[in-house]
Amino acid sequence: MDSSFDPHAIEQKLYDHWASQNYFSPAGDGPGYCVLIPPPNVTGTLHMGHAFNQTLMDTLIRHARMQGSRTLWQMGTDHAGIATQMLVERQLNEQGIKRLDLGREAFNEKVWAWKESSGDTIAQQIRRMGSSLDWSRNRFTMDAPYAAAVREVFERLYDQGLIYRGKRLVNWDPHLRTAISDLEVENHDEAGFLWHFHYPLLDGLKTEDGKAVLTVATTRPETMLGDSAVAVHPEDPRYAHLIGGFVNLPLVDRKIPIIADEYVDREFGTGCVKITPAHDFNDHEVGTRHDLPLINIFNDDATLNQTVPDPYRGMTREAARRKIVEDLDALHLLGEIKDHKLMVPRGDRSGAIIEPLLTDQWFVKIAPLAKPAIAAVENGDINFVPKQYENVYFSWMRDIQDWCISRQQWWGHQIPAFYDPQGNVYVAKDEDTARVKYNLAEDLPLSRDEDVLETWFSSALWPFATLGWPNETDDLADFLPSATLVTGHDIIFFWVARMIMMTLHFTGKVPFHNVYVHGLVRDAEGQKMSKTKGNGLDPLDFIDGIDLDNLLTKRTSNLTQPQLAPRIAKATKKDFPAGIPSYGTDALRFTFCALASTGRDVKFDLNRIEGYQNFCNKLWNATKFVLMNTENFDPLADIELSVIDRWMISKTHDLIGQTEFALETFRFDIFANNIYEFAWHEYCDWYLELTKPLLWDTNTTAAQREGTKRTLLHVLESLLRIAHPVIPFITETLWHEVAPKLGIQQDTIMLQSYPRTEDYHSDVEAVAQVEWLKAVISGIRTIRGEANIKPSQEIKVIFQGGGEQDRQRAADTEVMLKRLANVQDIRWIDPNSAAPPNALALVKDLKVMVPLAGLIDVVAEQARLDKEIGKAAQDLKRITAKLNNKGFVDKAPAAVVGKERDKATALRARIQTLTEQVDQLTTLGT
RNA sequence: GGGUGUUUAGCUCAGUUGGGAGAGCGACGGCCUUACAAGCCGUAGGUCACAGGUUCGACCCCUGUAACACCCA
Repeated sequence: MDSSFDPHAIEQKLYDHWASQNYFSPAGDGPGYCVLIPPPNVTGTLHMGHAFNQTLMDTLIRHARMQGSRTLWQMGTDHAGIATQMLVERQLNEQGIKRLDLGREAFNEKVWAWKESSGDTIAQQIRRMGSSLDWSRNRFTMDAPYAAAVREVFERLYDQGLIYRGKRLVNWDPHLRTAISDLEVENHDEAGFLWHFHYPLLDGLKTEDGKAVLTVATTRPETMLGDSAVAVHPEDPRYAHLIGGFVNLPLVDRKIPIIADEYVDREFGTGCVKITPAHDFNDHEVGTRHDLPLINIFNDDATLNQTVPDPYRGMTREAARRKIVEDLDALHLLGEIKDHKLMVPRGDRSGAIIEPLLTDQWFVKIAPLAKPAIAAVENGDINFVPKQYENVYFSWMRDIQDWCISRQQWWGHQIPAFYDPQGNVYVAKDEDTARVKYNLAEDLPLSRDEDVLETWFSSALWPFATLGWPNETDDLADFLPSATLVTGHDIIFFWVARMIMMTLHFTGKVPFHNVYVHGLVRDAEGQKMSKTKGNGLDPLDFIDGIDLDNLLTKRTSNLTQPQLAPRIAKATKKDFPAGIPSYGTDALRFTFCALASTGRDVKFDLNRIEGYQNFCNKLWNATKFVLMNTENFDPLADIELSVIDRWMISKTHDLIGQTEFALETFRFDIFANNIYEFAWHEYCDWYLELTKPLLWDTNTTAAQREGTKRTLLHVLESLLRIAHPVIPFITETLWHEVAPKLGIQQDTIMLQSYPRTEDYHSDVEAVAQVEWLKAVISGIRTIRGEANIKPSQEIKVIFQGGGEQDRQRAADTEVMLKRLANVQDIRWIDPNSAAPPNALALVKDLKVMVPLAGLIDVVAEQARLDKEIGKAAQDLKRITAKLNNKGFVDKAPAAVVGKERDKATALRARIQTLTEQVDQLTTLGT
């Protein structure tokens, strides 16, 4: 074996081997266990969130596989309609090719070509994470069978009356020129203005204070061209007399009514609101209530259309806003202008300001689908972890709006709807089927709907469309429902909720039983990682390492806001002055697990990953030690297990119980920490050290030595299997060194059984004995450390007091005690005889004494003891106060009171012994 | 405006029905002890955000306040 652990030497080779042997595909006849991958976008590249998510899923699936389940974790990617179309369109633009010139068919061919050449970047990166995905069943949401399932779903929903087409006010992205859903709109506060406009009153009306104009306040002046009313609150005394009257809309010269509606906030602005029903969702509702005309003033790119007066036609929203304000000013109809913070809706892809626009779109009637989806969570068929996400889910689902699913795009699933020249619509999987289904004449010209379905519509079908639906396949029977969905909270609405609705509706089954929601990965300062901020990190850079220059290049190129480059460079130099060292995949995975406590975001900390890289190295070196010391091990030899072997096996028993519980409850942090604690602080720090005297001391029997060798190998081999789900590469590598020694000859650890508690004997007595030994050794070590006695300096130890059990334990473990504390000689003295001047450690009522013998400074030792006495006295004081409290003694459970009494007794004894010791040292000093 | 979460050692975080405050890293002191200096041994360090309340007893339960983060409108 190499002298230290080098991840690069092993990782990729092992992965390729696993994949080539089809180890990732479902096998065996165990119960089905499935984890659904959130299919990454074909345009995507691996980021820290993916790496986190992948690590947790792979840990679950490897664990289940080793437990004997027939596991499926199916690879797949999402066609990501808008994102992909934008990307390819931009690339074509760079070559001087315009999408519209190409035409739909040719453009889509270009997208497919792009997908074939570079659409699997993220898939290649995912392999580096060690994810045991079944690549042989790779699915793409635009593949023919998947597309057929999408069309099938669309047709069935339409036939069931759950999909309809209609002219509605939708969120319109004027940059992309498509509708988008509510969820794709991001609302943020932005600085703006509140303009006051004076609309002249008609028919001689006057305001309360005698003015001939009514003043409205608006944040969007340009929409005034589409106003169809002015609204006031019905109970606002200032305007009561004007209700039912009219104003003249300036610039347009349109007579519009003054209406009363509860929607108006009397406190806001002037308490008078202009109503633009075709360009504002709230105004639209008001318009509906009052039967106001809808005046659409925008083209699909948000320039002004032919409806508006000539001077404004063709202007952008921004230009029109400036001109309208100027023109009103010129007419003396402009009031004050105030600074104002307002919510501005922007498209999450384009960043363009969203315009509510009246268009023909397809919708899913969502209430009937939401009802069973809510029930499935209410009745526990689906559990969210952490639980509070159920409330997030409920609150959204109970207030859900119909879902706009059509997109004015080319890349995606074209809607299977056909129109005849009269505009009648026929929905079917394809044109031929439509003709048959609707009994249409063969020569009736039909044209297909131009729009595509939004991407989430197709990904909502992922749980069953990937398993062969609508056919009733074995896979559907085996793998639906899946066990656990692992996901970030950002796609609960987009994806999780919609999968639940669709899967229930079409299969009658839930898509998954558990939804484990993990946090976001943030940078060391707790900032969200983003391309714009330039604080994003590539997981591969942790695996392979990257120097500062390359990291700077990576972070500052292709910025959406190039002016930020210097600031990003500065921050990068500060955070990673020497770039990022290479840590390897296992260390990265272990870090993600260790940081994954429930419902918390993960602040990614270089110190943590470094620590876990060291952990991997520790495992490596421990294995080296075991191999060196078991060279002649014969698996068939007679063996006798000594107390440390029985203790170690008992601890393994405990570890398995802990890890099983941790994974059952999705406590990946506990899972990782238990493994770390066991491997480093029990197996390495104590067990390996304790075996040295047994293996190297000539006084032990051959059977004892063989017993310890067997235990060294057996526990290490078990540990490797226990840890394999989280650190697959190093465990596989070491396992091939260790397992053959035990007579196990298999090709891979990943298909071995996961250790079970019942195969490891729990031995309370051995545990107690080793804990005693550890306490004695630690006591001596503390004295050595405090007194600065060099480790190489051998010392003598005297035991006094204690009971028969202490004598027995000391005798049984003497050789180990001597070696680990570097003790030359152990002597017992009678409880009544005087001990030579010494430094004292107490293990219960056993006195462990190190003779001063010129090694230890009396004053320093007294100071140390005084501190010990102080600590004990403080504890005793607190406990005594408790016991003197009548309320406590009367009301607390007897067991608790008894425990406190015992503690007080022990503390008093301890203080007395230590005090005597101090007195003795004082005598010595004088 | 409504909701959720967070606040524990210098830093990053655990703390499982209320009964002795923990880990890793960092700090300090000592060690090249034949697996590992990416290591070993030892030590120090906390008014559990703040204010009330319930209780014999509160990091934990209740109320309120503050700061930070996120979601929704």
